[in-house]
This record gives sequence, C-alpha cells and structure tokens, in this order.
Amino acid sequence: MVAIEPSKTQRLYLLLKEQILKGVLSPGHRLPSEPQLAAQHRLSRVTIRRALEGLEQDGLIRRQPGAGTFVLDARPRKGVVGDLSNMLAHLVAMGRATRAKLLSFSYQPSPPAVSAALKLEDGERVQHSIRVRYIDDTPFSHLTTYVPERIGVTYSEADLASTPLLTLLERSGVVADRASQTVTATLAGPEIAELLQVEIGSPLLSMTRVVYDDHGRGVEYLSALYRPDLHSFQMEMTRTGIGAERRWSPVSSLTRPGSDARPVPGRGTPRRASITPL
Amino acid sequence: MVAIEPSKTQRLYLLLKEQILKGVLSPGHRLPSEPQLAAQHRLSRVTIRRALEGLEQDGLIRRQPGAGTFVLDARPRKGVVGDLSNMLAHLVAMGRATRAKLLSFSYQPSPPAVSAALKLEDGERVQHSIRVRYIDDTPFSHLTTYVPERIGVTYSEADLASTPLLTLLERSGVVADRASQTVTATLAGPEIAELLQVEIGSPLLSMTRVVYDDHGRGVEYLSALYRPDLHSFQMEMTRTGIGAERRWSPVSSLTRPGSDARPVPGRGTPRRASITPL
DNA sequence: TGTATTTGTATTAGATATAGAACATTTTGC
DNA sequence: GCAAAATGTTCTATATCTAATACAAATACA
Repeated sequence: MVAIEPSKTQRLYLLLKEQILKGVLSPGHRLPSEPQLAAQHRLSRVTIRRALEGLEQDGLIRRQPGAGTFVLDARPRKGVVGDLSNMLAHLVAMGRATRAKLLSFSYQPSPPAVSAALKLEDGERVQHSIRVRYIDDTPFSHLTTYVPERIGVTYSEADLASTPLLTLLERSGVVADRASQTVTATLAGPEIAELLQVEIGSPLLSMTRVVYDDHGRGVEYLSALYRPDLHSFQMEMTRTGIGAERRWSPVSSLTRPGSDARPVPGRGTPRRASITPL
Repeated sequence: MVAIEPSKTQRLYLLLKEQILKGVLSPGHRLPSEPQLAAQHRLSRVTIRRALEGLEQDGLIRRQPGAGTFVLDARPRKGVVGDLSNMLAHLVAMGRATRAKLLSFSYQPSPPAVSAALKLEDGERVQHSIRVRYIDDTPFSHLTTYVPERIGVTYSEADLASTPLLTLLERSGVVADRASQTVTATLAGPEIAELLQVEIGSPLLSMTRVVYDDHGRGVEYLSALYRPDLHSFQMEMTRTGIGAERRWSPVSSLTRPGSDARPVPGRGTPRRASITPL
C-alpha cells in the first residue's frame, strides 16, 4: 500500500464536498440514492451514509426520508475572486474589513530553500513571520514570509501586525521591482487546517512568491496558502503573435468583485490595441 | 464530532509532510526518535511508525536502524515548470514526446455552467470531449472541453485524438482572441486519480479556461487538471504604477524548464514551425 | 569495548471502520 | 390507495486502526 490513505468515508466526504462547493453539483440537484452511490463507489451503504452525515452537518445537503438527498445552496460567497497578485489591494479598495493575526515573529538562520531563492550569502539571517489574514472575520490566507535581516530590522512586530509587508518594505526604501510567483495545490495539515478553518486533508491553493528589488537582489520570500472554496486565481489573456508564434499572453487587468467573475467582452474589460491577424 | 476526521496516522503523516515540504525541517535534519514523537503527539509508537513509513515511501525521509530518521532533500524535481497558458507549446519546443488519449467524444446538451460561461442560447448543444495528455508516457493533464456544436462539427474524433483543440478551431476559421482562466485546487476522485496515477484524495491543480473569439463569442470551455507534484503554474510580474496605484502586473514571458526558471526573452528556446498551444 | 539509544519486529487487546443484510418509515407517482 | 423507492434504524461479522508491551538488531559515543 502506497502512502497513507484517508479512510473511505473521508475520501467520499471530501469528494462530494468538493463537487458541491465547486458547483459541479448545483443547488437543488438530487444526489443518486444511497444504494446507487454505494454501487458507483463500490462502498457499503454504511460508509455512504457516514459521508452524507458529514455533509449534512456542514449544511451542504438536505436529506429527506422517502424523497432523496438534495444539494443546498450553501455556496454563500465565492466572495473574492481575485488576481492573487493584487488581491489585497482589491480588498482594501472594496472597503472590506481586513485584519492580520501575527502568529510568529523572529530572526533566525535562513532555511536552505529560502537562501537559494533570495540568493543570500552563507549564514545570512532572515526575519521570519507567520500571519493569518482575515476578511470580515473569516480566515482568508496563511502567510509565511522571509526577509533578509538587514531589511527585516526596519520594521517591528507591531508594524507587521498592522501593515502589509510589501508596504513596510517600500516604506523602508526598498524598491520592489520584479517578482516570480508559483501556484500549486497542497493538502491542509492539522495546523493549517485549524487556522484556515477547513478539514484536515482539504485542498489548498499554494502560492510562492519571490520579490526582487531593482538591483535583482531578493528582498522577500512569501509562501501563502488560500482556501480554494473561497478564492481562486484568475487571469485574462489575449492571443498575440502570428502564425507559429501565436500564443497567449497575459493582460494586465483588474478583476472586478462579484459572484460572477467572467469577463465582459467589448466593454467592462479594457481592450488594448490588438495585433491585427493576417 | 464535526465532519469526518482523518485517522491519527494520516494526520501525523500530513503534518510531517507539510513541515518537510515547507522547509521547516531542512534536509539532513534528524527527526525526534519514535518514542519521543509518540510522547510529543500522544500517540502510540505503532501510529508513529506507520506515518514514517508513508514518508519513507514518498522519499522524504531516510530511516537508519540505530541511528535515527533523517530528512532527505525533498526538493521536488518538477519536470515541467510551466506557464500553463502556453505549456504545450513549451513542451513541443523542448522536443518532449506528447500524446493524447481520447476518452470520450460526443455531442450533447450543454451543462448549465458551460452554457453560462460560453453565453449559449437555451438548448444549444455542445461537442464534449475528455482527454488525458501524456508526456514521455507519464500522465500530464486531464482535459475536459466543451465547444458549441456549430463549431464542434468542424473536426472529427480522429482530429481531436491527434491535434490540440485550439489548433483545430483556428484551422476552422475561428479567431481565438481572448481567454479568461481560473486556477484552483481540488481533490482527486477515484476516476481522475487512476487516470493521472495519483492517490485518491491527492491535491490537484485545476484550471478552467473560457476562450472567446474576436466577436466576444465563447468558442471553447476547457477544464484541466494537473498533478502539482509534477507541474506548477509560474508567472513573472513587475511592479508598475506610482503611489497608491502601484501594483503588480504580469510580464509576458517564456519560462524555461530547469531549477531556475527565469524568463528568456526572444531566443534560447528553440522554435519550430508547429508550435501549438493547448 | 561497552552502554545507551535508535529502528525493526512481534504479540496482545480493545476500539473503530466497513460490509452486508433485514426491516421500518416517509415520500412519490400511477 | 397502492406499489416503488427513498432515507432511517438496527444488527452481525470481519478487517483495520491504535495502544501497550517486549525484545532483537544496528548504531553512536564515551
């Protein structure tokens, strides 16, 4: 047996939960009957029922004897669909109440991975912090940051608890110029799960960003985790180039808040001069 | 008892895995002894050992009788670090062997979510397909596409099995102009897990892309799943604007494979005539 | 070279997960 | 009203998880 597998109950529970939250199963939709689910997933009805009980407690489904099991509209707010790169700016602009809880603040030797990314000297120390950001009192992101100590000393614990890190850095004279960011998926461990108020084993969006100043020196290493049921990473692209060189390129765009985040062609989304195709 | 909780073994397994991958426990570091871990977490040694066995099989730790348990250099060698927007083009350019397996090909009524995204008329039908793309015989992505039937009839089952969909569309006279894509995280269900050769309950990168033509009409709805252990979504950004308007904006760049994925402008990546995006 | 510590292995016992089945109760639809 | 189908409930039996303990084999260090 490979790795450590979740229980069959939990597996089904998380699977159905995902489908509901993701909208694959739309509100009002009737799920297959318990015997049908049991057959489809090759599980006993006991297991099916345990998973459904979990979903019922989450308020995701309604079970009616004789009638069936129905998906509820428990997709309250996919509130913030953001660019992820300027997400915080959007939120502030929208006037949403944002606060950060500082969980850790220390100066320490740099972890190897961080040293490599920031291109630090051997033995150089970093300012390390862990924060959880809340929007309207629901956890929004889990942030782990590393800043070279020479820069990290320019702000205090209190600063970090109240002000976005990048703002602090730029206030200290750092010129953030370039950044490289990577987006991946992970699972929530026990600690993170509790902080972000999700189940252990839930999927999370993971973003790692390395920020460089105008001299190409690394100034910030950020590792962030987001709840995919509340937030997603959206970007607009246009098709540029001609012939074999024709490809997608990103459009610098502001995404607008709202439950429906699909672009509105023509107006709404600023058009830029497009290359005339042959 | 809230929801469905994972087993104690899996909880510890995920916790340690998280710490290792996150760099909290750096390579070469010796873990506490099994009895110590058992005491710290208040679990029996059996449970501790099962979790460690999982980590060992993942290649994250090395266990040496008499000596201890050590963290290995877990730097996941991500074969293909890509832009995700032009990933296929990169792969082709790199000369990697790519092939697609067509799992499903049909014309059917459009699902509500697809209709909304593509802005289809009521009752309009779509061409639906499911493919799995392989690179060097390892599964790379799981692709589900919906194309309005009037466009979908321009290509055949055989076309789709051999040629990227967007190429087929552009060959049919469709002018792909804009796209909106969303990246999220999900869990692998039983079916997907087998196709992508991952464990059930594994995290997956999920990308949804809606492509519009030059008249703003939806021409393709793509839902793709990627293995986060093999691939990640990378993008470069620069800091633009002044004052309060200062924000990140994306840089149109080609990323190159390798541990250091810095952008390469213009040359460096061999070009071929038949570069075709996903 | 010992001695303490570490991982590997085995056994026992109890708790929990899962499968399978039977039957009751409620709802739907003819 | 009745039959079919759905969820609710209860039961038995087996497999797996977890705890607790004991001992063996490998390693590190004074």
